[in-house]
Amino acid sequence: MIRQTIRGWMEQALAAAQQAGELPPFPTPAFEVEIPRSEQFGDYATNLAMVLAKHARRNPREVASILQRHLPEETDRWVERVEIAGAGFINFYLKPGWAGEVVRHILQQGEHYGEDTLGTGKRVLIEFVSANPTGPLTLGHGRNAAIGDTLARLLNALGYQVEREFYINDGENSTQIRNFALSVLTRYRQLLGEHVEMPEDAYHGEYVMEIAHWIREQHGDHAAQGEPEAVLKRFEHWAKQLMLQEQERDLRDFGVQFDRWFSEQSLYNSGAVERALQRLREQGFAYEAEGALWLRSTAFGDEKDRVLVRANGLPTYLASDVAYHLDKYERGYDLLINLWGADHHGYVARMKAAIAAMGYDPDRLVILIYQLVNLYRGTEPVRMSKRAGELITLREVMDEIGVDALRFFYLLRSHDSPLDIDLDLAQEQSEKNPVFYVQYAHARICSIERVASEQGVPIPTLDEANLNLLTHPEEVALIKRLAEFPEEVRFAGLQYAPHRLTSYALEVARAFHGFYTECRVLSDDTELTRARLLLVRATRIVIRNALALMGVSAPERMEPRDTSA
RNA sequence: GCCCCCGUAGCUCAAUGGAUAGAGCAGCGGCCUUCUAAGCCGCCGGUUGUGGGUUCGAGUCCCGCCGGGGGCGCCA
Repeated sequence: MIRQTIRGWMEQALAAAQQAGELPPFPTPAFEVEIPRSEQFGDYATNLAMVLAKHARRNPREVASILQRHLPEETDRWVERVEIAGAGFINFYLKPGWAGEVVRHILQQGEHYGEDTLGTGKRVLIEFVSANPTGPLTLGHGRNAAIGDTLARLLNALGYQVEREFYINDGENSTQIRNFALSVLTRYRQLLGEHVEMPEDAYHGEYVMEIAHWIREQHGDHAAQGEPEAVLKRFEHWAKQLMLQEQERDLRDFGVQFDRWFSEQSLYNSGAVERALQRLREQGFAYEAEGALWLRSTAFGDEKDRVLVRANGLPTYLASDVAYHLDKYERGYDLLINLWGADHHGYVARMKAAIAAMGYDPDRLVILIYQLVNLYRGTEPVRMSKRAGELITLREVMDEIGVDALRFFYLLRSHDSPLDIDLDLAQEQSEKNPVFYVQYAHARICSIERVASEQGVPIPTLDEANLNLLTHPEEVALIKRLAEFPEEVRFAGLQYAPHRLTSYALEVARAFHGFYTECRVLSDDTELTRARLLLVRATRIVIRNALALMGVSAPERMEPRDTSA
């Protein structure tokens, strides 16, 4: 909020300097307003003069002094002094009252503090998870869900109209689906005592057997009788439905709700796939060779052309995915976001090529690739047995460490960095566990407010407190952090970097714990107590809002561990 | 071989082309008659893999090399 104000002043100063003919006219370049690393450089600083120096072909410090002369008069209300330092930084030293203004602003904004309107009127579609209905959601899908959902919450906070969509890979003719159905059918027959071998590339997971059991309970012992292809279709339908329901339940329990579940098969049923292929043919980017239909993706930088329809007449996954994306583009979003696992990154070039081939702008689609997740207990890796087809499921980990801890851990690292989750650490109740560290800060604040209430000390209104009393270094440090929140939300959203939220929340918690140790809130000094109660309330709002963006709860109470035992 | 991601403190990772590269963990040393010690403070720790280049300024951008991971299917 202060950043924005200073940004505004700088833009005014530049315009004024240009008006006066002291700087050549050109549009305002991208520049930064930041909290300097060291306090000796003031409370805020901007690099505008250095950025301008390039365009104006002038010495940065000279440009800085021109800008300084043209700062608007309003500056005096907030700023103690302005200095030009280093290579051309303009440093602002704020008057003591600014800190109180920040607290006031946060309290007035409440749960809206951190929001922005920059995305107002723009529609975003974020497609994520999009798992095959051939098994339970895995640990990796959980990372996808956590990143995607948090990104959706972030963009929503920035004013975008966001839709969450899950693409169900339920194509009836897909090789995976058929393998899966055949695996279930085989297990079912084995249950009935038949000596049948599992097929090549079968799904070996324990859950396949469970589905077979379920089918036997629901549909009896004669479900596999009849014309073979019809039987397979029947099993496919049951198994798919079951898996889909389980995935939906897992996601709901994980705190993720989709606006739309989009079926791949529906694209075949409606003729959308055929239309998309037709469009590619018309544009001249689909051709027949070796009995198959190919996408000329090399025309758009892909390494090789890709098969759309196999020689056996069955379309590939790419064919329906092209139709799906055509549908998305026709729905007219301003921005499309896809979240894919690292194992799909090779697919990006052909997807974008297909979009370009159909005449749409591939840059409107942002594909985020996230890296693998590894699980540990302490330093011991938790191995998954690939041979047995058992992957670690989202459900298992969610049940073991809880939704809050898991979501927070998923967001701890940048999406393009591999992630290690330590199950022991995630459950540890200490400052080493980042999620507890943050939640504990919130609970501590609530505890202070409870004690205040018990002592008959009310939370004052803004008019009843003198916020200018908040001058202790720990108070100022905390308030600076709180003031950064809107900027953090904007950055995390626009850079598709939800992990920034965890870093930020940890910084606020650290600043609060530091304040807590040095500054007593409830004291004999009534005036100071009132001001600090408001500061603490503002901190609570920021922590709560930050956690809410991550889908993590902000508990009001975390009981102290019983140390007598 | 080609493509993508990564390489920063002993370990796990931050860092929007800006000032003296920051946290946590591990290690060492301190702090509870007071609102939750589930906390705080201090010390130790770096040639940002490497060689060039662009720039007033590079962990960040470009090129080469080395190392790790992933991908390279008429699977999804």
